[in-house]
Amino acid sequence: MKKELPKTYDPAGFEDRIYKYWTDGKMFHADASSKKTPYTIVIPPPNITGQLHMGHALDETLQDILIRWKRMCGYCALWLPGTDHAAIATEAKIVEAMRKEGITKEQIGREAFMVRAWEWKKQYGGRIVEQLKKLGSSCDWDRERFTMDEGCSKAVKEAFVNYYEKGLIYRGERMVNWCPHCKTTLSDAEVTYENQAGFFWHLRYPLKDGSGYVELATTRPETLLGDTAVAVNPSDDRYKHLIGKTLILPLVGREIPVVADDYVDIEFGTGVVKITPAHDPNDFEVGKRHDLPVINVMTDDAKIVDDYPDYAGMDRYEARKKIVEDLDKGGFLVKIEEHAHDVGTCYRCGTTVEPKVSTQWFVKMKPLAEPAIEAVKNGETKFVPERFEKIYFHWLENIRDWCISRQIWWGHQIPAFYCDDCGEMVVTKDSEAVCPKCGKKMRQDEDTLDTWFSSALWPFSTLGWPDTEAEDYKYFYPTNTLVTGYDIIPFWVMRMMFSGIEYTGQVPFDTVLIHGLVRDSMGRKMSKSLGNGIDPLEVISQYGADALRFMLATGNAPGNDLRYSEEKVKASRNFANKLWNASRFIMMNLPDGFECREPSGELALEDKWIISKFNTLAGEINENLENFDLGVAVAKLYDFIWDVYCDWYIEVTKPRIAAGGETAAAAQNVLVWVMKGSLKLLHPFMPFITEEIWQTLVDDGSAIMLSEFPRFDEKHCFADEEAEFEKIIAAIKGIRNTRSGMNVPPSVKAKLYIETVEAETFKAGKMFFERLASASEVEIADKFNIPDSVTVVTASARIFIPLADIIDIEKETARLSKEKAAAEKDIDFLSKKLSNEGFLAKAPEKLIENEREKLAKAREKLEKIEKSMAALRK
RNA sequence: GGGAGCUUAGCUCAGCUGGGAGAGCAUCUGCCUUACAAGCAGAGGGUCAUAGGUUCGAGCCCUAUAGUUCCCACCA
Repeated sequence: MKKELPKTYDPAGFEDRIYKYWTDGKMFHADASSKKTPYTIVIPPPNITGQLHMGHALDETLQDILIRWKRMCGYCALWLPGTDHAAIATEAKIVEAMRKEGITKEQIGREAFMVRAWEWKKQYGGRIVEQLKKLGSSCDWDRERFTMDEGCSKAVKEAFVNYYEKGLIYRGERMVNWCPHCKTTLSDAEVTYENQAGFFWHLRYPLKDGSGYVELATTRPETLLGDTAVAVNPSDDRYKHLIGKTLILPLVGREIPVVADDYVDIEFGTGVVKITPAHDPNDFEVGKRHDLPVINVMTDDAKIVDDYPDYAGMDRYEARKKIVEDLDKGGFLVKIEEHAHDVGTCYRCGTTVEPKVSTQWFVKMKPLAEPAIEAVKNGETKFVPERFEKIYFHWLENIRDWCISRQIWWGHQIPAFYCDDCGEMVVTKDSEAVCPKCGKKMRQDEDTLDTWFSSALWPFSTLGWPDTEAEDYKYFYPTNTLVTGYDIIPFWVMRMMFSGIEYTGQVPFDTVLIHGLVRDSMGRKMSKSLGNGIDPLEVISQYGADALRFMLATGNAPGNDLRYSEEKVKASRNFANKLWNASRFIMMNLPDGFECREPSGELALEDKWIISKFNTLAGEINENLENFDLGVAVAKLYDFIWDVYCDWYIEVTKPRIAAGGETAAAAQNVLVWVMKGSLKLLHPFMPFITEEIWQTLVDDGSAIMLSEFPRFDEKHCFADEEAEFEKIIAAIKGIRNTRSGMNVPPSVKAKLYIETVEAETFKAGKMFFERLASASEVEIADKFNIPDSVTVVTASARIFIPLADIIDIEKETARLSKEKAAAEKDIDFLSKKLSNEGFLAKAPEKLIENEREKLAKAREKLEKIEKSMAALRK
């Protein structure tokens, strides 16, 4: 029975089946006891709450391409999957779900909340994992991890305690970013600044001695309640006399001093700044310098505190309105100007961040940043493309201490314990602690850690660290390639770098491959609020995962954003379809019991041509992948499979297959051999279709995903034959071109007289002219004289086509003139180049030789054209 | 205020260490040539943003300019 593929390419019909075939066969599993060289990628763990979006699809596709390629190259390839607990994002979702039930987390308490959260994780956490599988991701699912699983939690404690003991983690009262909606602190990286239209309220604060007013401007009048000074620049002559005087704070009546501080910009605004140490990072610093009181006027959800009865309980914006009104009534408002300025917002919920003074845990960054900078400077880790190193350096060079405590419950609880009696604090890996001073049971810090604290350890915590003797850790660490978007560099890449260096003494990966964002067809960022997001799963169900993957890998250079468009997916699907049908064609002609052998012995010219082309391709694909030029590799595969293999080689084998016998068998062997190689080269990009075809075509129980990736092989180089066959292609193209120009349909056959000195070459290609150039008969000689014919001129031949009935002398003359002009232009260009002394002196020898050959060919061609024109005139 | 990217065919984008400008889609012209109309064979279409510079030679390297996008930054 002949093996057959279904007539139409229907990815939905086999992708799931193929994926099951791989996982049933444990083919993604990496064996740590292997003698092979390891190649490791850890997945950027998607949020447990998340749904697969195009950004993931791109990220996973790139990783899967690399992992599959390396696996086929003989490495022990581990792609370690997992998910992130996404502290704030997840907690927000759970709280929201509870709100719909009418309960708050405070009502049920911490323990009950955590039970709910884990249940929630169990219910939704698997969703994104299943979605990753739809893409074809060849992750080692036996090693799937979660940032809050036992091993990762152990690593977190170990890291925290270690940092603490080294003095790299400390607890202190600082100005932090506070999200009033999420009710937690945020790190600097988690604050996004956006330009908002706002106002400049010009106010005047009266002097206590009644001698007048000081005018100042503010964008946040509501913080006036917490003002504890007004500052001017010490060298500002306008205000020198005010320094040291006392003002009466409007509405509040508090007496506040005028202080001098260089922070004040003389040029900006009125040159006078109100100082609110509790609600502005700069004011906090000024406050410290002048020993000013810090008066907090807002609650955790940004409402005015009870100390100000007129505004107590009001939201900050409500209070702003009321305060401005009251200021106006009291005659303190001078004017209102429009003023756009940057406002910090929470990157999770978009709420305007409130600067707030609070006691938190911090990681001291300077000592950690230095070796991390050094490791990239000296090339231990490199970024692809290189320019992203600048972002990395910029962050690390300007970094401030990292606030790691969060006022939420879902996460790693900080391993610090307090004694309520004596105030003693202990930091320990133990889950309980007893006060070393008074022997009482201690209370654990309520806060949890920034979600990125655990992700920072991901490349080694997932491999067994802190157990440095763990088999996986010893074998797979450090990992090789980290693939992520440029937006994640400050959050994650940077933190993995300094954590890795600090704890393992090694950089966690040697290469960071950066990709861009997937945008919509109009170039906008895909977002929920715009509703322009495309669901990858829908695309997969309509066009197949292979088409989506191929589209994401095509026409994109590392680090660049990429626009999604359905047309591109369709083009990719069409390519898959092309491959499908080409495979069908090969198989339908295969004799029973066919076995593909390595091509050797007597090979036809065209066989050597395709083998040689394929060989070159294999070399280039490896090179491109080595350099992370996935987009270039994928384009070459597309061109080779479609334009070279399908459009030429398959067509050229048809007459041989029709002829049957030995020539057919030889052709079929090469057809299959090159197809098998092409499928392998394509497999990392389009895993499903290549495996499906392989299973049908090869059918020996092997999996293409475990086959050996083709590489360049000297014995498959046939440069001369390649060049010779290209001459036949050029002739066929010339004939087609000419016929098409005269609107001769393929059904009109004509005899061909090929005038050439390379008779052997053209004889070898004789039957192709019949098949591919509508020839009824072909004659080859070194000289012909065929009147009333059209002539096609190539560098190696002059072909007469007697098309007496349809020849239009005028048209043909025009066509030849055009060709003549083109040839003359070539000659002109080349001879100028070759008479340029500078060129001859400095250009590489090989290039000059090349140009000389080109010139000679162009001259031959011109001569032939002129002959043809002369013949036509008769 | 710093920094980075981008500007190439009508559209979306490639173009590796500098050697006569490419693809897909769209357009136009022929074709059901028994793997594929999700296809085949052709065609048209570009002063590679602008101005200088380096070089025998520049889409690619350097400088400036313009437009555009993004990142960072405490100007109240």
